[in-house]
Amino acid sequence: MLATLPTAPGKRERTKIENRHTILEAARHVFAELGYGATTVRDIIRATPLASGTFYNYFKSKEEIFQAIQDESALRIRPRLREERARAESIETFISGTFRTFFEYVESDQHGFRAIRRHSDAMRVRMDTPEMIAGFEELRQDLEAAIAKGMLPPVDSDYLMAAFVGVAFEIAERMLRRDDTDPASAAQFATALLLGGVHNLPHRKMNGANGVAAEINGEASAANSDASDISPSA
Amino acid sequence: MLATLPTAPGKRERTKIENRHTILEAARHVFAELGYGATTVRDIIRATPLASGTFYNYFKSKEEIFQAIQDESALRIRPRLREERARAESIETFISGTFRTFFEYVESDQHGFRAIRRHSDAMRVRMDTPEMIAGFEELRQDLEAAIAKGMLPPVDSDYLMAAFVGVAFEIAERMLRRDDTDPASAAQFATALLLGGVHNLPHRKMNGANGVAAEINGEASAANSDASDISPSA
DNA sequence: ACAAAAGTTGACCCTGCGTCATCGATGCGT
DNA sequence: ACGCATCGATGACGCAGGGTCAACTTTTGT
Repeated sequence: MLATLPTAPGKRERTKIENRHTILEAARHVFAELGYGATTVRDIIRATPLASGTFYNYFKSKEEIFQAIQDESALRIRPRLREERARAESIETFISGTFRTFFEYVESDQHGFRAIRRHSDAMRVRMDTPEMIAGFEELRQDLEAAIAKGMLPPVDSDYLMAAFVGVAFEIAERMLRRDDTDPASAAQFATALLLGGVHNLPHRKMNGANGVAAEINGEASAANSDASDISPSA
Repeated sequence: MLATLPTAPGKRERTKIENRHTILEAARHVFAELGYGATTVRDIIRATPLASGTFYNYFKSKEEIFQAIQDESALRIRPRLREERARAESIETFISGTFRTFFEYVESDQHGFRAIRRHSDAMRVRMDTPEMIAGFEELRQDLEAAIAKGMLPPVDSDYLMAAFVGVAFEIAERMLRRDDTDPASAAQFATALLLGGVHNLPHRKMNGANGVAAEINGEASAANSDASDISPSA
């Protein structure tokens, strides 16, 4: 049929996209409502005009659809973080850009972020999806690049990445609990902390500067035992 | 009967303690084996010579027994952390004592700690049990006390506590993944980071020094915008 | 020795999970 | 325009786990 536009993908494909979207949207609502732990696949299906079997044509399990949602978030924020860090010309802008971007995103995505931590007020679920893990790894690589550029002393980038992640997620949580969520001051706090700390870190034993393809399990580096005695600006 | 020793609590009470212990032990094993997400209450019961109904005489749900296990851990480590910090005469010993104690505990309790993060290699469950939350709060109070003593500048103790927690848990995770788990170097790293960072933090607007009974939702404090420009020992 | 109290047992019902035979709709060739 | 082949939606079904409870066993107190 010549009448169909070049971008007419056929009914089959269109409903497939639509169904997937419907299910994801329903899942987002249900997770936000009940929290991860309490929602059942059936709850999601019920929030949908579709049959139970259809759900399983799109996702294998509750875990998988949750992962898909998380992945979407990760994919939305990762390029922004990368760009921010690529632009950075000092370690300060590197750090502050990372945190500012992250906390602003968290604020804008409160719903998704809160859904994660609503079990019974005490349980927190964090899924390190492939996309999130890739984001962590990107951070590690960017840290290595900063080291190579001399912006950052040669420290344990794996632990430093872990510290970034831990501080970011934990402070984000507190930030959302406060009456007036303020990403700017959260970012300022986290930035000051890491920026100050980063110059105080023990240096690792020297080896190749290029860490891009390095294994994750690096050297723990116990060098410079005097490093922890430095009390800058005390 | 006079024959029973003064410490003989009666059969009933003894089997109750024993059953509770049996169930907890079974749960520990099963959680370690399957991870939190995959284990069912039935799995735990099966790992026990008891009947299903009995389980529910002791715990309401999988969540509750998990919480009980976590609480035990928290109760074991909290006094050590408190004591370590009470002894501290400088902010450095405050921080290093906290991290050393924590990472050493994590190493000794690897089983329990790993159980938490074994879903499908991607999911992590953290339950902030009452005892853990109390532990966090103790840290916050100890930070406030350090501020009051002048050991620490007047910073946002809520965010700082969050940073401690995030760094501790996240680095602990990485630490356990490494071939040679080394709590000392993990502690050294975390200590150096926070010690350096703490002096760089924005100061909060002045108010009462005694924060022990203060509400958690404090002021975010955006003071000292120049603070983040300090690059100590750069 | 006996009865009341406490606690254990496992069968039972219910709900959710994931599958699969069936069926309706779409795409395609003629 | 028609019919056939393919694709995917459907929901009933078997199965497993959750939590309960009436019946039963063991302990305790008298």
